[in-house]
Amino acid sequence: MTDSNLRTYTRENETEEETTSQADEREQCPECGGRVISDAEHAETVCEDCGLVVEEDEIDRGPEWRAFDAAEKDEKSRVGAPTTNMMHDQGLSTNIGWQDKDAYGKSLSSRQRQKMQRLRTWNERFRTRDSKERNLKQALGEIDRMASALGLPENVRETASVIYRRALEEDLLPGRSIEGVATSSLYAAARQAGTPRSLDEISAVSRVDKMELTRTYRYIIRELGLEVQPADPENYVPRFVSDLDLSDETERMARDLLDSAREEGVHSGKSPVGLAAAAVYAAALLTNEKVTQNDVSEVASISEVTIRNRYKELLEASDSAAPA
DNA sequence: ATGGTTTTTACTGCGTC
DNA sequence: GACGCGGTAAAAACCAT
Repeated sequence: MTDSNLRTYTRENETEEETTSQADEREQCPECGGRVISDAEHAETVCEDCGLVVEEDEIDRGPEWRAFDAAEKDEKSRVGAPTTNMMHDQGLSTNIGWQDKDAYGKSLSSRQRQKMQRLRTWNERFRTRDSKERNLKQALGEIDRMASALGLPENVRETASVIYRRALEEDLLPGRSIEGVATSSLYAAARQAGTPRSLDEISAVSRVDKMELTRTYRYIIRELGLEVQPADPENYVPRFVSDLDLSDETERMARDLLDSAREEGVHSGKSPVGLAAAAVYAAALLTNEKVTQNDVSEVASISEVTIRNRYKELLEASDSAAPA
């Protein structure tokens, strides 16, 4: 059991950092007051004396798989910060702390402090050394800003970062703005993650206009060979529903509408956003909740006319599919 | 560039509160 | 009278060719 060492190591670290009250509860067996030990292999914490299982089904924070030799152990253990594509160096470069403390937490002498200050300066210069790195750094900041403005989750930012990184690798940047490519990456990532934002929404928070965005987006998709299937209208539904404070019932209804519409072949060629907006409106009508076409058109940034046209088709389709 | 399709803009009439 | 809604025609935008 070579990896049991690792487990106890991480465990000890954790308990040290935990607040005292929690640690105390774990240390003693509630039955006999004896010492408890954690048995990581069975994901249990048991009392050494009476054998009572204090806690079970714990999360194993140890290495992912069994390791058969030292090299594998290095590879598979979960020690170290996770790498992330959201930082331009994937979080792998050296960071020099800002608190002038040594490894034991003692303050540094003023000579040492000056030295560390110089090191910090240089380290920072090296980290963002060449143009590509600086480029990336700016783009990722931009992606992050837009993603939070649009309320997109972290995994989308990750994907966007990966896409941008690839675009950079393939020398797709020259002749295109960093902004444009960053925005396109985010747009593509959002769609791939099934949480699409419309071009309108994206360009609202981006510094590039819609035309440039669509141009670069197409280019990126083509050059990178990214598979982005047409957005599914259903993906827009939850957001519209919550923006309009409608019920779950309505949301379910809207999905049903879209499903039967798909079977009738109404979808093809129509804008997914329009379809989604219409479905939400129609569903609200059917569940007797009050929303105006105008309300829906605003949150969906689609014209009322389109909603009207679509929702008629939607209702027709659902009638012929499942006559109620 | 062009033609076909979809979306938008703008306007009008109808019914209701 | 304001508002929500439905319809229409013409303009604009979009897409594949």
